[in-house]
Amino acid sequence: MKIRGSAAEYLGNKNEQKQGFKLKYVFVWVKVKRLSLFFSCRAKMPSMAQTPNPSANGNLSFNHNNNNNNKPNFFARSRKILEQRKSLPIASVERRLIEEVRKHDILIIVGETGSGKTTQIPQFLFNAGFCRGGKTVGITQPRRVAAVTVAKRVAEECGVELGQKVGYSIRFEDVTSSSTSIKYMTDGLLLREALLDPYLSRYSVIVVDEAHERTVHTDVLLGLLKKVHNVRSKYIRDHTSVGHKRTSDGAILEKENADPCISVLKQCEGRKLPPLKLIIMSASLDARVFSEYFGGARAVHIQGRQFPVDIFYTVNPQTDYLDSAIITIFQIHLEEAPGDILVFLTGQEEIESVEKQIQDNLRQLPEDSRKMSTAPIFSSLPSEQQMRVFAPAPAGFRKVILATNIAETSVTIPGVKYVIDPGVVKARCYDPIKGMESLIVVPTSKAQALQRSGRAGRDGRGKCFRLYPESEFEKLEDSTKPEIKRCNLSNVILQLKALGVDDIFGFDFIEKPSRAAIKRSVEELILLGALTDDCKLSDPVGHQMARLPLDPIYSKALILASQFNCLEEMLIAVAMLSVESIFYEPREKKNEARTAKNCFASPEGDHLTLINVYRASNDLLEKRKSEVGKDKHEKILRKWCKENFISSRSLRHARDIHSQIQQHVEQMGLCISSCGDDTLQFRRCLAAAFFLNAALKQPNKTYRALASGEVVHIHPTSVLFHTKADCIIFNEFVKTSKEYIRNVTIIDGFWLTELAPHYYARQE
DNA sequence: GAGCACTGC
Repeated sequence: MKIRGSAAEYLGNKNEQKQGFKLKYVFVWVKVKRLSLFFSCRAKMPSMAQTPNPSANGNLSFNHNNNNNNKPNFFARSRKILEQRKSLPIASVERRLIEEVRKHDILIIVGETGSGKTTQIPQFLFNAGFCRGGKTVGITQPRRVAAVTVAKRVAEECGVELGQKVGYSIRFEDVTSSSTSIKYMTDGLLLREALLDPYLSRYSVIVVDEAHERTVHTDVLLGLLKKVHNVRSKYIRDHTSVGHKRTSDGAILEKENADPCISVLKQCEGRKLPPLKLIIMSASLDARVFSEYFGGARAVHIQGRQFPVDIFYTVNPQTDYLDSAIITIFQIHLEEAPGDILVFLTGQEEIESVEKQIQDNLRQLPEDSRKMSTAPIFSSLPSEQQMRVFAPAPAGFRKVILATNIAETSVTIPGVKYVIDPGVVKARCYDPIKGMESLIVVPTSKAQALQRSGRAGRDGRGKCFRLYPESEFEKLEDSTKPEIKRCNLSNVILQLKALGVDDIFGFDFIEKPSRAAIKRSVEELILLGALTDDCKLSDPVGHQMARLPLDPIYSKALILASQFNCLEEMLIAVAMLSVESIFYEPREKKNEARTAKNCFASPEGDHLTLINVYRASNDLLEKRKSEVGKDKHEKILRKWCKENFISSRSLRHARDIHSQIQQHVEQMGLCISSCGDDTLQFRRCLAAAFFLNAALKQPNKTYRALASGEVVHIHPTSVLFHTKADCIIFNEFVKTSKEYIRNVTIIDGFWLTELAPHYYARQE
C-alpha cells in the first residue's frame, strides 16, 4: 500500500479548477491505493496486459472489439481464437493442472478475473481423457446467461456445433445431445438432475464455478456433491480392495462380487461408476473455507489478467451519498481523461432521481462541458432500454451508467474507466420468526467493493472512487452473508428430503442456516402436508410437491386445485405469481398505465386479475393464430404488452413456466379442469392452499396476519387497495417502508376453519 | 397512496 504521487496532483488540479465552474466541490480525495491483491501477478506477465480476451469471462459481455474480423473468414477467426486461447494466463499451466486433478479427487481453484478458467479448464479435462466412455464434464454457473454465453464461446473454440460436443442446459432450454461431453448448466438445474440421478452417474467431473457467490443453489449443491463424492469413492475403495482393476481415471473394469448389503452399491450395480472428481472454482482470494469444508482439499491459484485500478477514498464520511455521487460524477467529467463512468446505486428510484439531477446540473455548465449522456440499467427496465448502456456514447461524449447491482456480476459494460461506489446495496433479509422478508439498504462487503472496483479495469487502467473513508472500508464484512442464511428454507428442505437427506439439522452445509430458520420451514412443510409428523416426505403429496419446480406453497395449491376442479386457473395463477411484477408503470405515463390495468382488474382480487391478463394474451394469440411462426407470435405479444403496460419479459417468463408445470402435472396424472365462471370455487381453493397467509380486517381498517399476528397493510399496487374486505389471503409479506402484503384475494373467514381445520379451530 | 437489489428450478 503506498500513496501515489498523482494523488497530490489530483488534489492540486481540483483546487485550481474550483474557481472556474459553478459546481460546488466538497471532496478532497486521498489515499490512492493499488488493488494489490487483485493484480499482484500482473508483473510476471507484462505482455498479456494489453489484450483482454472475450473468452476470459462468462458474463454477458458485449465486445465491440472485432474490427479485425469484418470478413467472415473462418480460418482467420479460428487462428485468432487459438491465439487468444494461448495468451490466456491459464494456458501455460494446462499440464500441471491436469496432474493436480489426477492426483486429487477434490481440487479448489482460485482463479482471478480474466484467468480464463471457465472456458479453458473443461477443454483441458476433455483433452486429458476425462470424457472417455461417454462420460461428461459438467460445469455449473449461478446464472443462465453465463451458462449460455460460455458454452457458445467454448463450442466456437472447439470448432463444433453448439449442442454436440459442447452444450448447455438451463431451465426451458436444453441444448445438449447424447454426444455432449462438456456441459454447461445452472447450478439449480444440476440439483434438479440429482433428483432423477442421485449419484450423478453420467458425470466424471463436476466443476462448480463462481462458488464464492454462495447462492442457495451453490451451497446445497456443494453439500450434495460432497456426499456423492464420498459414496462413489467408497464404492471404488471397497471394490479395489477385493482385487478389482481400475483404469487410469478410476473406472472399475470388473464389478462382480458387489456387496448387496450396501444399499448405495445396489444402485450402482451394473454400472461402471468412476469416482467423481470435483473442482470448486472461486474468484475469492480466500480458498480456506472451501478447502476446510472438503477435508483440507488441495487449493491452487491461477493468475488473472486485469488492468490496475486506483482506489480513492473520501477524507471524511459522507452524509448524503447521492449528493456525493453527483459531485464525483462532475469532478470526473471535468477533470479526468475520457472514459465512461459506472455508478452503483441501490434501486430504480435512486437511479431516476440521480439521472434527473445530472441533467439539471449539466445545464449550468458551459456549453463545451455539457457533453455527457446518462444510461440507467436495472433489472425491471425493459430490455430495449437496458441495451442503451451498451451503445457507445455520441462522439466526444462521456457516458454515465447508473446501475444497480446488476452491473456487479450479471452484465459487463465495455468502456468503463471510472467506478463510483457509495458502498451500499439493497439486500433481502429474512426473519424466520415472523416469516417476513425485508429489503433494506446495507453496507457492501469488502469482496463486493473489490468486485465493483474491478469493473473499472476491464479495458484499461481505471479508477474507483469509494464514497467513504478508508477507515470505513476496514470495518466492512469480508464477504456478503451467504444467501442460505437469509432466506426461507422450505424449498431447500423439500429438495433435500427428496434427495434422501433425512436429517436436515445434521446435513453438512458449508455454513449451517440457523436452527430457528430450519425449524420454521420444517413446520411449514408439515402444515402443508409435504412432510409427515415424523418429518418424512409424505406420499404422494410430498413427492409430487418436490417434483414441481415451484415454491412449495404453490405446488400445494396445484395439487389441491385438481380436487377443487380449478387446476386450469391455478396453473395460470401460479405461473403469474412466480415471475416479477407483470404490470409496468412508467413514471411519465402513470394514468394511462392505470387505465390499462383496470381493464383486467377483478373485484375479487389480484389472483383473478392476473388470470385475466394471461387469458387476454391467450385470446390474442388465438385470434391471430393464422399468422404462423414463433417470432411472429413474440412480436404480436410484445406489441400488445406495450399497449397494455405489461412487462413482456415477465409475461413470456410466466408463459414458459406455465407450459413447464402443465407438463409436470399432466405426467403426475392430475386432472386439469376449469371452474369456469365459478370463481368462488377457485377462491376456496386459494384459501385451502394459502391458509397460512390469511389476514383479518381490524376495527382500525388495518389487517392482522393470522399466523404471525403481525399488523400488515395491503400494498398500493393491489386491486384491493381501496376495498377493505373482512378476510383476505395474500402471497407475499414484505417489509419496505411498512409491512406490506402483496397479491391479495378476498375469501370468507369461515372457509379457513372448514378447509384448514388442522390449523384453525372454530370459535364457538 | 407506494415505489422491490439480483439470481434460480
